[in-house]
Amino acid sequence: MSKVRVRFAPSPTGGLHLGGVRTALYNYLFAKKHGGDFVLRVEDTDQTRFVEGAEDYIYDCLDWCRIPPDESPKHGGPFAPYRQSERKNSYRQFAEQLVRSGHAYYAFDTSEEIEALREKLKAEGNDNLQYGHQSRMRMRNSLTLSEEETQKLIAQNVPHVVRIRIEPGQSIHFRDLVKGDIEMSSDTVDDKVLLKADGMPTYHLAVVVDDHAMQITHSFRGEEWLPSAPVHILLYQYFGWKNEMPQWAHFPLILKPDGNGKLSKRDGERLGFPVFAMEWNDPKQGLVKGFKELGFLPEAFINMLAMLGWNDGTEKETFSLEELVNAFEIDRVHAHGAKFDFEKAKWFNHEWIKKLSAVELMPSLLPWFEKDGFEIFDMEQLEKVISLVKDRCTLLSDFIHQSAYFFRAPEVELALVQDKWEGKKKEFFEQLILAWKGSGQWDHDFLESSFKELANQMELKPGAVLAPFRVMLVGGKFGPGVFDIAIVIGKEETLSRIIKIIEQL
RNA sequence: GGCGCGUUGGUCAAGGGGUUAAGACGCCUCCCUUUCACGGAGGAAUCACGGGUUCGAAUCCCGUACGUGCUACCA
Repeated sequence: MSKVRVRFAPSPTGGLHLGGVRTALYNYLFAKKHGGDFVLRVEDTDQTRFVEGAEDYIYDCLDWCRIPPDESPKHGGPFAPYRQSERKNSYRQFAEQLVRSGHAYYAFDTSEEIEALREKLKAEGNDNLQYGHQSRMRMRNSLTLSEEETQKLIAQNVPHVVRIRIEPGQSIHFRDLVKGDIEMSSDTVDDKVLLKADGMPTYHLAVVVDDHAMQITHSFRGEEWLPSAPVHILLYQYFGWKNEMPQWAHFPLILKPDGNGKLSKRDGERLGFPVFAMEWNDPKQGLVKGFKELGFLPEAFINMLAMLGWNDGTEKETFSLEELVNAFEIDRVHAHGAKFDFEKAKWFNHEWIKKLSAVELMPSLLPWFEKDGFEIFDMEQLEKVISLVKDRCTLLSDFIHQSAYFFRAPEVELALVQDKWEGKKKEFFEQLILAWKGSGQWDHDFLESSFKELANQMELKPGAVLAPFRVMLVGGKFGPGVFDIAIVIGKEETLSRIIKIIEQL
């Protein structure tokens, strides 16, 4: 195993949510840091929950986040196919290999029979209600049935599964790159189903067989998998692949902001923030907006996600993808979960908007302007607008409100101008129009000095006329310096906006 | 219930025997700005609890509590 190969295996059953993207990101960072491959395998065994279009959606999300896989069903690679359903054939053979070596067995129990077993065990006062070493000899399987009977049932196509046979009394020890040394007893590990009645493998069989086949060197996933790690480790042993077992890492969970539990897809709607990277058409919830649609930059989204469970030990908080690849160390990934904080997420976006130049922001911004029907004919002007306004935008959507008045005259609420209005002020603006109209200059110094001089001449405080001037141009009390705005929208437009208002007063 | 993992301000966190226990988000105050932001200065707020070990514990050990995950022919 000369090269690092990590694989990310989302189940295409529901949108790619925060936890999923973060797992992908950490896998990607680790792979790239070590010059390895980032493999995407699609786990589509659960037919009933498979959602149409989900697989493409995952590619789109990863693309938007700039973490595209090197190998995948879409991009191919040396160990294709990467879609679990297309690998179906090999799983049965591996399961049967285990049966022959005595590490697995056929089980013919129906779900009702298993349910009855649990009831019985419970009634007997057992703590352990699992189908395992304590109970398997009471069930209908190839351990209790004779060889003949077993073969007969199989020949008759009686539905059956293959279960792993785990012997009690063993200590399973392994080193987790995030959690450290972990030791578990095989006593509490149940005889998990490896091959389902429909012939498809469960996750347990599939990860082990596929990871081995694909020469995966590092197996990273969410913490929810930690309790089943012993099954996977035992499987590597039973297959005789112990020396090729990947290194494990289990990432902490992303928790709900208001406590109680891991962040779920429903929390987004309930708490008013996105949980998906991109818009997702959920069969149950309908169309759910993602971070992208809410106005997040991919740079900020990735940055925020990376910091939710890892930091480099310095005070640095804003990282580009490239910087993340360089700085990422898996042993600095936290062992405990983090509550998601939408305010902090927005802060990251704000930081990235400030950090990126107007030109860099342009591609992400253009669709927003187009959507709102801005007529942008002058890219140079647009660039000026963006630089003037970007520091006051937290989300991309804020740019609409913050820059609309550059492209079309605002709707001015007269009351805002009329506040402390007097005839002298009207006179001021009339004179201002004349002065500016007759001048050939239109730069910041000229505008500011002529404006202030005139105010002083008329014994008005500049501030007293600056405020209404702003409202005339902007439509509200916000935005960059008024003279900067006037320069960008131009002389003609500036004068016309003033005239339009003072005529109404 | 059983088993696993975890626990530093409201949140994200640095820190791994001696620190005035960093920093960030959010909140508050002030400065800058005749707007709103940006920026700058400052403030309130923390080592879950109980026992050990030690001259000394946020740091090591043990318990407890709490949180969280798993306990499916889901992943």
